[in-house]
Amino acid sequence: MDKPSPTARARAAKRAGRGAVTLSDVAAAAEVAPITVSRAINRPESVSDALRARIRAAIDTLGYVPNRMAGALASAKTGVIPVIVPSLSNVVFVEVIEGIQETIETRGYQMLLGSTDYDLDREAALVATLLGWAPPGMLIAGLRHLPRTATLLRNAGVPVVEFMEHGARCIDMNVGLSHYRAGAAMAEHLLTRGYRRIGFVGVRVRDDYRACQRYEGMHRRILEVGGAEDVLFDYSGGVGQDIGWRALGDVLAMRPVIDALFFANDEMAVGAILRAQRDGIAVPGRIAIAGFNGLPMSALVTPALTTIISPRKLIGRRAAELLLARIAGERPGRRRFDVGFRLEVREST
Amino acid sequence: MDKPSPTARARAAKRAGRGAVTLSDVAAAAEVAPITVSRAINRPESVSDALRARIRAAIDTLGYVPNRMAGALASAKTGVIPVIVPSLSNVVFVEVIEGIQETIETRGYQMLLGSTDYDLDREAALVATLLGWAPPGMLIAGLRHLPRTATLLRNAGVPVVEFMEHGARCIDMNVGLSHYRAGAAMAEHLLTRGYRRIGFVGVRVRDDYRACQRYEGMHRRILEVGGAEDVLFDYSGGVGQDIGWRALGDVLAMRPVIDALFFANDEMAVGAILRAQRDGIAVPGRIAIAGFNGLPMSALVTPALTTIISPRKLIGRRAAELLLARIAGERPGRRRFDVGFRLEVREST
DNA sequence: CTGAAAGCGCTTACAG
DNA sequence: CTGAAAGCGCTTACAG
Repeated sequence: MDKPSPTARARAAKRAGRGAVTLSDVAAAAEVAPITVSRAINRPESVSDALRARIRAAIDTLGYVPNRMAGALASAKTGVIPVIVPSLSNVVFVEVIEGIQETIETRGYQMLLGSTDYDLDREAALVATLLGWAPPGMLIAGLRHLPRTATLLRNAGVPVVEFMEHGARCIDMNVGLSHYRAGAAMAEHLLTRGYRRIGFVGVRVRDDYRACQRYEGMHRRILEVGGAEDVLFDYSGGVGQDIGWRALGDVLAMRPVIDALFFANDEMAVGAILRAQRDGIAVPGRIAIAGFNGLPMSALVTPALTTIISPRKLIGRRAAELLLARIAGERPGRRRFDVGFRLEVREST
Repeated sequence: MDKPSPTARARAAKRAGRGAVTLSDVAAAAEVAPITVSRAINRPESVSDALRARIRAAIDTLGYVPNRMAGALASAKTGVIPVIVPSLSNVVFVEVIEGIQETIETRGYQMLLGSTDYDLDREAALVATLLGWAPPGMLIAGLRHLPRTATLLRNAGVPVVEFMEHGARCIDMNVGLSHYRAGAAMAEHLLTRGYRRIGFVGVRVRDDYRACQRYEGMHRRILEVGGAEDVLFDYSGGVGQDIGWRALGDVLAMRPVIDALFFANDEMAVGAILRAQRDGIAVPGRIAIAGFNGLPMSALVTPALTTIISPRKLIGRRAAELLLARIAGERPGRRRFDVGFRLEVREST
């Protein structure tokens, strides 16, 4: 079956230059017209049993692999959906991506993944490039893009889902949660618990729009309530746990008055807890620690981490479903979905 | 610049059906032949300044995005390199992918990502599909594939790099480390430290070939040295820290004689350490714990985790470089690279 | 430096 | 159920 004849192998060996086995080769071998081979592959029921068998045999013997590029060009159907995220190092995006992958794959689509590294210029370039594959739709993280990116996307004339955060204005469709409200909810919780000097710790918060919104939500809530204040600690380098580890040390040494820290994500928060364990600092006695995302790890550290759980897989799945529906020509009633979040109060606050 | 005329917009709006702005549209607008537009885009220096400017203007006005499919079909050059990994949930693969991404991107290639979920049948299907994009080369994790997968890959006639583990036999090229030797190194260390009943904890070890090799390396070394024994704990569900957390409890309850645990990865090992903290179990006093991979987190837990550091980014970069060199027609002297590993002895053993 | 012709490997309509 | 013709949007030679 998988053993092409020497000749076929020689042919196949030249693939990607010219000389790969083509539809016509199969047609010649099976003594039918090329279009019949095409049908036998794409709509087998439209071909007689006899021919279908002969064609299948020829395909196997020659080791024929259809050229999707040619197919896509001729039919104007790509089967590849671009997904653009700011980063792959962040588990959160990976989980969303998995949700997307699961969903589109069962419908026969392939994912073309691009990462912008939180750089809006790179994002614009990526969008332009990926649009060049004439995709049936596009999935892109976030609601904030350069004007030229938005223009490209709008003019592409294909459905677009912006996922991750929920907001009032989107290019086409939107699935996510309100990071502003999530920040406010955490502020509410910390204030209720009696904390009054609250630090927000992030990395490159200026670039990380969603973290920025969480900070603003928190900030606003603290102002509203009064009698408390916040500080923003914006680190410029490093990742995850290391930042949290460093941040706890910095804060205790330089801003000892601070009594609670809300980290931009669970990884940092866990880093801070690990540091506290190592140095024998009481959490939440001396200082409270909270995170964001609800990673499994957050429940396992001691003290268990108070955090906000975001439904990441759900975001991915729903974004993909919405897009596929529109690709299929449906007109979903709603184009914006708030998937919500859940404040999970544990031991660290 | 980014503001196409109403007409152009209407045209563009139909993209992905028929009716997108094409090379010919641009050519007509600029009053040149299509081929000149093609040159102005691909080899700008081969076109006079005057024409180049006119063409640029037309491109901007119309909002032209070249159809890469057509380009690829005509030139037999794809610019998309498929990368196949068993999982995206595992940070380790993500880091390798980042190394690949960084490398191929600067050379103008795009990554087409596929995940097999450790299923060899899915892998075969994925390889077939991705080969349909007539890629210039292929990157695939692991050395173990179904015969039909290997045949497809061999017959594709394009360079292939199998990355992750290093082994004697590969389809074409190989970059990775010897997991067998890594397992042996950890066994050596544990034995030297005086541990005699050693457990190896993994998830679906049968499917995770590399974890399996680490176990075998450990097992062999233990047999060679004598006077010690090992047990394999193979969990079937769950992920990362949760498994580690559960495993520690299970082992202490059911196999109290065990004095050291070597986990298939750092996440599980950290989960076990977190459990030990929570339950007040002395590590390494009561039981030693070791991991694999060298994730940042492993250095931050208390006690700090003994682990084996694998150079993941390096694997990605080198695999990509090797592939690109071959795509460029070079004949690298070596086709197999052992990137090695480093045993990092810390507090937990 | 610029262009007319042919073709990449498929599929869409249109016939029979 | 099967096929001959035309075309998808580009690029590769080959001319001038």
